Amino acid sequence: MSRYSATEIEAKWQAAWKEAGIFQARRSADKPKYYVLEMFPYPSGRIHMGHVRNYTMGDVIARYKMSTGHNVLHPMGWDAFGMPAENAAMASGGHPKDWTYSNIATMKEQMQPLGLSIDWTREFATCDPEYYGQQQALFLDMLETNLVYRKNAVVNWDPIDMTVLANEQVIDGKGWRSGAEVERRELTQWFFDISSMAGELLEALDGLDNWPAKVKLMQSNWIGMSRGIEIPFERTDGGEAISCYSTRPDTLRGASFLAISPEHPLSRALAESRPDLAEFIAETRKMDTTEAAMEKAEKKGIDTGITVRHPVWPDQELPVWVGNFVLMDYGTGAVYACPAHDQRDLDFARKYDLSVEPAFHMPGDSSPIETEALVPAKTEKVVYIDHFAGLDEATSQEGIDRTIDWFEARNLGKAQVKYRLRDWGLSRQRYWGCPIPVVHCEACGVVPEKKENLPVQLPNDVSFDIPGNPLDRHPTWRDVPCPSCGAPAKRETDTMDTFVDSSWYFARFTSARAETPTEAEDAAYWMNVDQYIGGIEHAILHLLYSRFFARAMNMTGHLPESAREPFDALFTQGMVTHAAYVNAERKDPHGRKLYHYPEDVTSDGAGHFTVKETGEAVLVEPSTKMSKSKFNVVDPLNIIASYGADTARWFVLSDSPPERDVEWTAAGAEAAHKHLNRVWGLCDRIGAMDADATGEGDEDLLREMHKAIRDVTLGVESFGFNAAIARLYGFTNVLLKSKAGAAAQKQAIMTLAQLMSPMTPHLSEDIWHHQGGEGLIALAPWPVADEAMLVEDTVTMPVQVNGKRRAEITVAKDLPKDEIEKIALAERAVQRSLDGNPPKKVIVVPGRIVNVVA
RNA sequence: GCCCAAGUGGCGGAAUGGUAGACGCAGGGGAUUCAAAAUCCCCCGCCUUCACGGGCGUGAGAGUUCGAAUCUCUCCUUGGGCACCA
Repeated sequence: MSRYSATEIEAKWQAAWKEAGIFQARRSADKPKYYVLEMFPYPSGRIHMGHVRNYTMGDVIARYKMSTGHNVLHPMGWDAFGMPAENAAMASGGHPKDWTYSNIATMKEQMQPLGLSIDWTREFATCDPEYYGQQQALFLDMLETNLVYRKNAVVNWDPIDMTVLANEQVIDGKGWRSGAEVERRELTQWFFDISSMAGELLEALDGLDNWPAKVKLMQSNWIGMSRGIEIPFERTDGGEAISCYSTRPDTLRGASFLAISPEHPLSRALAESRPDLAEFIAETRKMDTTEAAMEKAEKKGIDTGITVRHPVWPDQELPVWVGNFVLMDYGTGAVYACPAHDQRDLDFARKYDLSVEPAFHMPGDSSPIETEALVPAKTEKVVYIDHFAGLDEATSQEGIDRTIDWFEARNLGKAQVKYRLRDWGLSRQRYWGCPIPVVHCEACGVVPEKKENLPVQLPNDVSFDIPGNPLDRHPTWRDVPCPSCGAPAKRETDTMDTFVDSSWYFARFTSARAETPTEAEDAAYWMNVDQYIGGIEHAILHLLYSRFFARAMNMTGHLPESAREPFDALFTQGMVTHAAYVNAERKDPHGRKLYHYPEDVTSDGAGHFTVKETGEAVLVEPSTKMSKSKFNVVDPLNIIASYGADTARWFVLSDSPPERDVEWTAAGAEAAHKHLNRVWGLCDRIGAMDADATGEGDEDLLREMHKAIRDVTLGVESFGFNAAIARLYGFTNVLLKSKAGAAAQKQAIMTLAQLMSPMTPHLSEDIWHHQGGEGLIALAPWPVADEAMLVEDTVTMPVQVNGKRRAEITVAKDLPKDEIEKIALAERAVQRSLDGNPPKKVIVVPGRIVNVVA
C-alpha cells in the first residue's frame, strides 16, 4: 500500500486555512462564543512533546467547538520574562531581549507545522512594552485600590547573585545558581494583598464544578483556613498584654508558658538591652528555612524574664520565652504552650524544665504525661479536669466550641478565622522583568508614575558581567524627576515577579492590541475562558494568582463581575515520558551515569539493548519526563519530519487518558502512522468502486457509523480522547472489512474523516476533498447520530446462573420479561447448571442481563 | 505526621452496579515474496482438558447486592500535596 505524503498534504491544508482566515476570532452575535486556552509557553528555545500534547488537546477542543457552531477564540502568546534569559546573557554575553525574541521566532516556526487552529493575530510576548506597559497601568490601579502595598519583610538573599530568591530557589540553604549560603535579610518589598481575599478564594472553589477536585483541594490546603480564638495574656509587670492565637483553647488549663517569635515586637524591644537575646535572634535569622532543615532543627528558646497571668486562673503566672519555632507571620506571632497536649511544646518543656499539666485525660486512664504528649482526635471523648467552661466528659471538638463561647461571653477573647495564605511578594532584584512603575522621592516618598508616561521601559544598554541588578547600576535610567514635585528622584529598580505576567494574559487576549489593559466590550464578550488546559504543576501558584488578579481587575474596572472566576473549566494534562537508556559498562568522565539517545540504541527483540556504535550493553530505565540530562528527549520536529504532524497529534492523544502521563515509544508512533495510512488507503478502494454497484450490509455499516458518531462525540466532550481514538480504530476496522456498496462506504469514510478531524485535521481535509466534500472540513458541521439508527431490533443478553455467565440469548428488543425468562431457562447450559432443580429466583433486566438464582 | 488519589494480562489501558480485559503495543502462527521490507489473515489473562468444557481471576481480607474492577470498612503498596501554621 502506498503511504500518504504528510509533508505535502499538511503544508497544503495549512495554506488553505490561512488563506481562508478561518481561525481569526471576531465578536459575533450570531453564534455562542467559546474561549479555549492552553497555558502559554516560556520561550526556552525549542518546543517539546509536552507542548505538542498540550496544544493538541486544546486544538481538538477548539476544532470540535468550531464545527458545533461556536465562535471560537484560541490564542497563543509567550511568557517571556524570567531568569533563564539573564542567565544566558551572563553565560554568553548576549542580551536577554535578543535571546528571548530569537527563541520566540524559532519556537513559533516549530509550532506552525502542527497545524494548530490558533488566531495568531492576537499573539504577544509578556516582554513586549505594549504588554508590560498595560501591566504597569494595572499595577497603578491596584496601588490606588490598596491591593498592592510596601512593607518590610524577611526574605532569602543570595549574597553572590545579589538578589532575592523565592523559597523554591533555595536548595539545602544555598542559592540554586550561585551555591552561596542564603541569608535572611529584611528588605522593603512590594506585596499583593492576596491574603485579604483568602476567604473568598477559598469559598469560591466550591463553585468551580469543572475543575479537577485535586486542584481545588490543593488550593484549599494552600489557603489553609483554621478556626480558633485570640486570647490576650496580661503581663504581671503592667506592660502591653501579649495576644496568643489558638485552635485548641480547650487545652488552656495545661498552659505552662508563652512562646513568642524572635521577630515579635516584644522580642525586638527586649533585645536592645539584652545582648544574649539579640544574639539569639540573629542566629535564628541565619537558620535555614527549608523543610528538611526544619525537621532536624533544634527547638531552642530563651527566657525573657517576663511573666503573664493565666486568663482563667489569674494567680497562675506563666513565663514568657522567645522560641525559634514561633512564626511571626502566622496568627499573632505568639503562642501559649500546653506541653501535655502538644509534642513540640512537650519537648521544649522537658528541655528547659518547664511544668507539664494536663487539661484532660482519656476516660479511665489518667496516667501522667511522660515523654509523649496526649493528642486525641477531635472526635474522641476525653475527660476534662476542673474545666472552666463546665465541661466534663466531651469530645475535643465540643470542648473547643464551648471554650470559645465561654471566652467570647466574658469578653476575654475573640473567635478568629486565620489563613495560612500569605501576601504575595512581587519584588525581584532582576533586570528581565516588568519594571515597577514608581519613583522614590526624598520629599514626596513613593510616587506612582503618571499613566501617560507608561510604559516605563527597560533600558537596552545594560551589562551582565557583574552580579546584581543592572538597573541598579545603570548611569541614567534611575534618575528621573519626581512625577509629583519635579525634584530629582530615583526610579524603583526592582521588577515584578514573572508570575504577575501570567496572571492576566488570558484577559489581554480578548483585546490584545487595546490601549488599556482590556477593552470592556471584548472582555465582556470573550471572558470567561471556557476551557483552560495546562500542567498540574501550576495547580497552586499560577492558578491562585490568576484568580486573585481576575478579582483585582474586576475591582479596578478591567473585567466584569462575572469574570472574577476567570476559568470556567480546567483540565490538567499529564506529561510525555520516555524510557532512558543508561550505559551498563561505563560511566561518563565525571563518574555519573552515561545516557544514550534512543536512536543510538538498538534492541535484539528479546529485551537486550546495546549501543549501536560500540556494542556496549545498555540498561533501560523506567519511563520518566523527557529531559536533556537523561537523553530521552524526542524532538517533535523529527517526528513531524518522518511521519507528519497528524501522526504526532494522533499518538499523543491515544493510549493514555489525557490527565495521565503518556509514554512515547517509537513503536507506538509507528502504529499511529500505520493506522492513518490505512484510513488513507480506504480512499483508493472507494475510488475504485463502481459508484452504482450495490453491496452487502449497507445498513450494518451505517448503523456502526452512527454508533461511532455517538461514542466519539461523547469522548471528545468529556476529555476521553484515548477512548474516542479507540472507538475510531474500531469503526475503521469495521469499514475495512465492510462489503457495503460505494455510496454507503463513501458516507462512512466522510463521516470517519469528520470524526477524526479534530485530531488529524490535515488528513481529514484531504479525504474530505477527495470524496467531493464541500468546502473545508474544518467548517463542516459536526455529524449528528441518528437515534433511530442506534436502535436495533434484537438484543443479545448474557444469562448468568448465580452470577456466573452460562449462556447468551438473542431476543427481540421489546420482548416481555416473562418471555425472556422462558427462553433463558430453556438454554441447555442453564439447565445443566441448575441440575434439574427449579430456580429460586430469576432477575431479568431487559436489554442487559438475565441472572438465575439457583 | 496530616490530607488526597491510584492499584485490572508481558505493557499502555477499556468497562462507574449487569458478558472483565474494548482499542493499541509487544509476542506466536500463517499468506504474499526468489528473499526481505511493507501489507493482509488468524491466535493471544492464568490453570486444566486431545477436544467439548471446567476452575480461577481486577493489590489483600471482609461486607452490602440476584449480580461488585465499580459501593462500604480494614489493611498493604505506589504516587501526589501540605508540614515548626499553634
